Amino acid sequence: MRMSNLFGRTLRETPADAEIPSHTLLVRAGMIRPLAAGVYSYMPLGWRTLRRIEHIIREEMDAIDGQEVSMPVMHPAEIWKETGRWYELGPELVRFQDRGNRDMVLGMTHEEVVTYLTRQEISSYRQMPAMIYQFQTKIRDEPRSRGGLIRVREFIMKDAYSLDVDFDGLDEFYPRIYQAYVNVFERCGLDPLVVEADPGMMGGSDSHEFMLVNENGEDTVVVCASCEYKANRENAHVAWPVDDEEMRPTEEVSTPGIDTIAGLADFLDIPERKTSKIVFYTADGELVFTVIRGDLDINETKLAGVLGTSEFEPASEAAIEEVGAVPGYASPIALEGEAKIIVDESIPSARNLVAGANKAGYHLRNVNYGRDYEADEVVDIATVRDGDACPQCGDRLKLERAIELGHIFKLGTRYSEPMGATYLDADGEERPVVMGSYGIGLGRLMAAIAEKYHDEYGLIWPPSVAPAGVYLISLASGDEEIGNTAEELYQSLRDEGFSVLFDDRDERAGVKFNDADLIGAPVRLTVSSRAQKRGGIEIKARWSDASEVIPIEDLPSLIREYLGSSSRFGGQHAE
RNA sequence: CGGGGCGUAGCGCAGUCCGGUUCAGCGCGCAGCGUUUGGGACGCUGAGGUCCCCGGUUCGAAUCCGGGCGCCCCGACCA
Repeated sequence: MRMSNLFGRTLRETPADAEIPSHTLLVRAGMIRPLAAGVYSYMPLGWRTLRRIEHIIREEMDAIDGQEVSMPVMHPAEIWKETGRWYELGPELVRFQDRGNRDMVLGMTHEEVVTYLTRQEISSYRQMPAMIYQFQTKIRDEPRSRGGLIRVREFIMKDAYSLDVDFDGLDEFYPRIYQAYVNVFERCGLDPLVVEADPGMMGGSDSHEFMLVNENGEDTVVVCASCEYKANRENAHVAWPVDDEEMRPTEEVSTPGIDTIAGLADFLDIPERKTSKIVFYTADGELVFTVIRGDLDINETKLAGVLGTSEFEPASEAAIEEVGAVPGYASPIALEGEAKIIVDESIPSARNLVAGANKAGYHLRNVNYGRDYEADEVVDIATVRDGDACPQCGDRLKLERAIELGHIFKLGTRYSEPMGATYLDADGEERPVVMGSYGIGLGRLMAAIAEKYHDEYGLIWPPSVAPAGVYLISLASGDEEIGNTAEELYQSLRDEGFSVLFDDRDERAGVKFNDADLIGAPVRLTVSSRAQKRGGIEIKARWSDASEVIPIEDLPSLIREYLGSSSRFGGQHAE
């Protein structure tokens, strides 16, 4: 590809709306262009890298007997109604009606389509196990896109689906896809942590996320400072300290006008963790009381798991008062109406907390769970904080931002049962297909690589995914012989099988060197009279400051050596 | 959905507070000519604008007021 002819250009200045390195550099290098919030075009160079990432993934999927397919982006709503997600999902699922007023959706994932196909194609245990996968555009109207390609509303995902006769089959396949994911990321130069994750809207049992620790990540992982414990913040646990105080008698205390935890702790001169608070929700028309230590926050993702629905909202004051509770002074003790009481695990092990008295202007001292009130459920619904105690070893937990590169799920029969995707086993018995679902976001993966491999001048692509292996600069400046040498070299390098970006533009040297650095191809070659006088062509690796001049016939082998330096693009904290 | 910021030429910005002869400006980029040629050259000439949109106030609006839209950031949320 010739730079003189490249569609799109490099930018000298950083775009005003980009802040993180992957975003600014991918835009400046002319690899991507924004179209709308969280919607991007891939320019020729960006698309090349994306295609190379795709190729790596394809190889790894094929290596575990994946069969590539392509499923539609536009789906009839019926199949989404069959699984119930048409009703469960909010506006992130894009819906519309076609000209015949039929409900349609734009696929945010393809479980429904896969299950539909399975229902049609799979009828016997002899047809399984099987795994299909595709590279397909997903549409998700996210509440907030962010960080360039890190979180977008339209993106290409590799999604794979496994079909097994039973859970044993799924358990057997799962480690294989897990290893394939490790291979993919390693080949891209990344070393994500693998954490247990919340299956969320996907349903199912086991689920793992591949998380690349990075300050610009869209997600948060919890990592123990000393042991192996690590988890997504959405389902990380904490070991709460066990309080050994004696239970003291409950006493009412006047707290006029004090209706916040901070105010209460201040007024009574106690730490916030010696208080408890109530957060009210309405879920499916039912009032839910959640009780948690005053210094902690409810994690609504965990709560959604407990409630079995993500459709809940803070309760209205009227609903709260209906059960005899007083907002600001609410207490789980002595409620009059119907309300489900869910207590966080931080509560039972704490002693003598201050809680509301269900009476305006009053609180109760020395409230103890078990003695003074009981819950319908005691569960973990707290948001983990930096410094909380590790549930495995008790040491400190650290919160780290991370980029979710991939997510794998054991779906089980979450989709096959409601959609009736069944087969006959060897005994003639009808059984639901056992499924798994496995995703990698390609653009996000590209952004993650850019986040990890760049410097102040530009991108530094690992050879495995670089938009070109070689950036060939011609510094002819009117010297016809130099120009011809460069042209010939361009041709011969391509004949050798290298992908070459040939900077044949009529630009000054500085412009070309800077663009070479920006775009970040692994090898830079310079044809110039200066190099020629020293006997050849200058060669330099993008990641090094050193360059050397070597005879033209020695180039191929040295380029191959540079392009083979994949060990340079591994990780320091490998799994 | 809460909080904050921004919207003026392809890109980056000034002008907005205090309305009017610095009000259509600057830098980069772009086109032509000449000089230059190993780390983002220089000179001359030139093209390029619904000042985000709609409405209002005013003799007069990029500038003030009202409404809307779009984009970015933090949080909530999120396979």
